[in-house]
Amino acid sequence: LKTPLKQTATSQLVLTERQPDCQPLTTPPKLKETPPADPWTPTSNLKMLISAASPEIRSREQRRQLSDSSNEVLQTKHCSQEDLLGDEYEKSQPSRKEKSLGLLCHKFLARYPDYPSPSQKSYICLDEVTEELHVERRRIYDIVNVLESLHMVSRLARNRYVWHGRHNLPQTLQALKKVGEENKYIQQIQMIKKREYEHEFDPDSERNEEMASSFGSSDQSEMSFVELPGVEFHAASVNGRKYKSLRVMSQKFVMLFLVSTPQIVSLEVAAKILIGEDQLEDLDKSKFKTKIRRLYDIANVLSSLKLIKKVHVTEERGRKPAFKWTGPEVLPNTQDTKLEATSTTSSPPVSESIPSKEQCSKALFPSKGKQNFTRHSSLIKLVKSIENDRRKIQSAPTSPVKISASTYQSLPVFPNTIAQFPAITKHQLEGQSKAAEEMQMKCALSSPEAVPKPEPSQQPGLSQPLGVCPASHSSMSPVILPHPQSGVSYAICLHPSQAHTVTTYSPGFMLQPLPCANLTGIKSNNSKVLNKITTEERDTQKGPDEPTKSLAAEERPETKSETSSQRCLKRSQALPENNLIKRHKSDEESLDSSLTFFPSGYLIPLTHCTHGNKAECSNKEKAGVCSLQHTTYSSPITGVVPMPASELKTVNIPAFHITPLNIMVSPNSIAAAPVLSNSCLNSSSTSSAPNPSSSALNFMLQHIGLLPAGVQVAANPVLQHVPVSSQSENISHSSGSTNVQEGKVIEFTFYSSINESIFLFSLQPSAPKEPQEPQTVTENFFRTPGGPNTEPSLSANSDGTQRTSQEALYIPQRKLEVSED
DNA sequence: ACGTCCCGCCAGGGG
DNA sequence: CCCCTGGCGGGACGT
Repeated sequence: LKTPLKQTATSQLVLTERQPDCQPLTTPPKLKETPPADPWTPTSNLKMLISAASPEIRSREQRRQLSDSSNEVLQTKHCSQEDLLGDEYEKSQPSRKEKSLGLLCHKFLARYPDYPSPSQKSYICLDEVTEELHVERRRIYDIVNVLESLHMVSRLARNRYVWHGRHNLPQTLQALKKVGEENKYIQQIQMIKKREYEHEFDPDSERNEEMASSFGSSDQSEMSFVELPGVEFHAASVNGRKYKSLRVMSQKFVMLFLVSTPQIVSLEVAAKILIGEDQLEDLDKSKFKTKIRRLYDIANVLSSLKLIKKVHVTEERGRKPAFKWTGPEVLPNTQDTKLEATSTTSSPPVSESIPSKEQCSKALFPSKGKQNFTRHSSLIKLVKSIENDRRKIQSAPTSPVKISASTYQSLPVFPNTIAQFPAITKHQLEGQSKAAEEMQMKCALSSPEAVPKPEPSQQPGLSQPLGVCPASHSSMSPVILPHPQSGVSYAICLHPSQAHTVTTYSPGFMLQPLPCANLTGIKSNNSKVLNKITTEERDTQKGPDEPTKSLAAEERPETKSETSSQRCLKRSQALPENNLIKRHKSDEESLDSSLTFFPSGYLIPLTHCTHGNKAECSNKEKAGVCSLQHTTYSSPITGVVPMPASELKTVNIPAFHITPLNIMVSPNSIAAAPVLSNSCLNSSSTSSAPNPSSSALNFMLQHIGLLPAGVQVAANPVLQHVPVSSQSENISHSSGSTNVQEGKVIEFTFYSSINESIFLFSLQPSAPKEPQEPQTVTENFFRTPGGPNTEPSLSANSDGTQRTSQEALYIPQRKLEVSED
């Protein structure tokens, strides 16, 4: 033992003198005394050591120490307490948690401003930090390393770092996302998932890993640290060697989030990917374990940064730890921000290797800038208002903003907002609307009363393919609400305004709802079959947590004026069938018709087909298509690719043609059909069962009144044999589940005997409530049709051709829940 | 029993 | 050569 000596020395002295029988070292059990955030005393180490002793000794020690040490009131207090209740004492001792890296990180971060004034750089002296925080140096390295990976700090020299705060975060994330895309993490994730399933099926086949591993190895980006222009890695020396593991790992970890559509990454998957990348998958158990351990470290600090949070993914196999991205939305921005990736290996700079979506976008929209906004009037307003703010901010006398490298044009003040706005254009145009969606949500937040009401005006957007319903499709997010009593989980799609976090989910089974149908209370009552879903969990709110703070304030009310979803609505409203809703209503016992509701979402399992991924876009000539096809909404985890917004406006499906109804179904889902049946057969339980999608869809349509009761549609040709006659065959029941609180939310559910899932639909009152963190989220899991032939080869495709191939064909198979901790 | 992850040994390498 | 860095994994703690 060397390093620790200097600190330990004194304590050891004290310790020994009082406690000869002290044992060597194991993880020192808790120590005494509540650790006030800051008031660490020089004796803290001593305390630690003491704590190693038995409780009695410890307490005795405590008392003694108390008497002679003029330490602090806290201790005194402590002791007195302890005199009374020995147990209580135990509790007050810092538990393991209180020494967690996460907490430490918090302390660390508390020392520096999130957005330090660019003028005055704050430096970090490890020695100081170490001392003040009373931690081993080693721990600080962990923190600093991941901060470094995010360019929140950069190393100057030994023992010395500069604090950048979150200024660079947007750029960093952007860069990471880009690299992540280039690394084809999506595919890798899918691959891993798939392998998992295959294992389930025949556990014997251990060796067919090579496939994946080979593909993994083909990945040329090994150990590269993504840098930003302004924040080069100093100490080239350090940079040059292997001492980057944690940093790189951290970056990659983040990349996984940014690239995934449900921005959830399980540790397991992350670890596998991180391992698989360098080593060709030597399924080394210990290595895996170690990786996981590291990931926990990283995750802890990322959590402290509020970039991610822990959740649990529950699937049939059990509960797996995972993390969910809670950081800022990342925009595939094109800003001329060039990133460079320095690599330790022989890999070339990643940045220029692949002309990605960026180029595609550029090609598509050569005139980057506001013009892009012209497509969406609401966006224009938004932009203007933002720009306004921006100007104000910049011209503010107090903020002579001047960023060193000048590489970053983004405003230091409200990076989030600003960062988002360029995104909107592209995102939207690319069929991604997350940003916009988020905006919407924020708006809703800032002014809850102002409810986006459907208003029948004419739709300019109709003529414009991309502008029509940008956000709507993604606005439906499935959430699973575990039902305490029944043990069943319910899937629910929430309106974005209801659940911010879920909005990023792009359900594999998606159906374009009528976003803002103005319904009057709808309720069904066969509640016997279905348990009523209580959404009590909603109240486990995160409260004033994240989004509210700076965001709401900056948002402009105008934005909400015309949401794309409303437009969609208009279309749908124009349809005669629409009043079927009312008919339906009469069928069911009406309830509380005074309230105005709009469907918050539907959840319908539709099969989807993954089409070309970003990676496939690598070819320049495909640029245009590429951006349209961008699969931002694809779920790497599930392998599902919801349709891009560009496809939303029309429904042109052979077997399922309901265009006028504004039901949006990805054309791709049809392509999936053939294979679908295949996988159906392969799959265990659902083998001969008809595809739930169509029946579910039918049900839904009818239920909602989009489809005449008698009519049935088949979601896909292959499944047409599905008993159309009575939906009850597959969809056993629907029921109205009452809504709990304040009767403001009406939910109804239906049960699909096919996949044994219960879907819950809810109609939310117009006035959006405070967005709630969903407890759980469902997501379909898809399995590829087994067989080596159908095995999607993720590696190939060098030609950059669009591959709307089998790899996309999955079958909804299982449920996955993500739950908060 | 398992998920988390603290703790600190010790190898590398910079100064 | 000292000591900063940081990979790494045992095993403690929490549930």
